[in-house]
Amino acid sequence: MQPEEIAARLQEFEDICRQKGLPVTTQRRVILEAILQRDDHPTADQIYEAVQDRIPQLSRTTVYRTMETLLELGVIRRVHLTGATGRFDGKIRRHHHLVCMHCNKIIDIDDESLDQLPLPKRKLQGFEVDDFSVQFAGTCPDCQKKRK
Amino acid sequence: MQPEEIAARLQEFEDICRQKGLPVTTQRRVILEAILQRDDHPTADQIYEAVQDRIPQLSRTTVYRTMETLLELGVIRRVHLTGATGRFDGKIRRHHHLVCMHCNKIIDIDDESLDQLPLPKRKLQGFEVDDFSVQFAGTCPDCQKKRK
DNA sequence: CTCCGTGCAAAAGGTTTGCACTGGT
DNA sequence: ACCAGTGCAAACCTTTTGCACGGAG
Repeated sequence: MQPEEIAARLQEFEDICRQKGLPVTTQRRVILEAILQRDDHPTADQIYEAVQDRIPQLSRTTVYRTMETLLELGVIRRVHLTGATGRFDGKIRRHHHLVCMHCNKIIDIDDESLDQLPLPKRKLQGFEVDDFSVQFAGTCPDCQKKRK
Repeated sequence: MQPEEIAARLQEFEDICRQKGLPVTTQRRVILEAILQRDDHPTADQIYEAVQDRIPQLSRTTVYRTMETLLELGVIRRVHLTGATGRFDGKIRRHHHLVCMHCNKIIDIDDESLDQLPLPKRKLQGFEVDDFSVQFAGTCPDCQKKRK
């Protein structure tokens, strides 16, 4: 990400915090900056390490907690919208998923028109692509009710 | 999944095992059957629990190991092709991912034509859909080399 | 009969929680 | 000054590993 874009995103973050009355702490700013500076989808632990040279006494706990905060603010995203644990699927033919961003429920979608999406190129950035799947992010009926 | 389809899949599994010289054990069959019977993308632990009433002495260890075996055989899939830990992303605008099935590396794809895919309906199975992302599964350049 | 798969127990990670203290508002 | 945020340590949960035994080929 470009330096200007990072600066803009940090600014946006501070604005949101002020607006919501959340303290803008050094830790939060440094952690967010560390995420914005990389594009390799780091884990909380990788962020912790990346931040060590700037604030050596910053704790893992804070990284984990800050991640949650940043997610709630919508400033970052979880890449794979599941919780922490690995999930398996007995369906091996192409299909797609509807994921609830609030409770992480996953529902299958079978939709032929989605399946037709052409594999763009045989090779994409050097990858050999075998298959694809579309993930829709949203709010499930149960969580819609709870929100009210 | 329909009972006939489950039976067919179990049969297919046994064929693959025989072909590869892998023992067809009761545990493997029961675990696979448990996965096929549900469509809620269970974790290894949920499978462990589901299987308790059929083989109470079956251990968690076996479930974890069997999952890996079934994945290698291509009989089941990992839903979100990452490893176990949660990953984060500083990019919040729509973009897509290329995931290596072997090392779980994740690379971003920015492709406007993919972004244009229309959100099928405002509501999909009662979900309020906010966004989507396409995941391509394949083999990254590094892992292609290693294979040879 | 041989070897791989399994079970148990223990280790290794990764993530969360409780409590006292610090720092932003 | 007040209260949310932080750090530390310990708890917790999930996953992996080492070793001896048992069952499938």
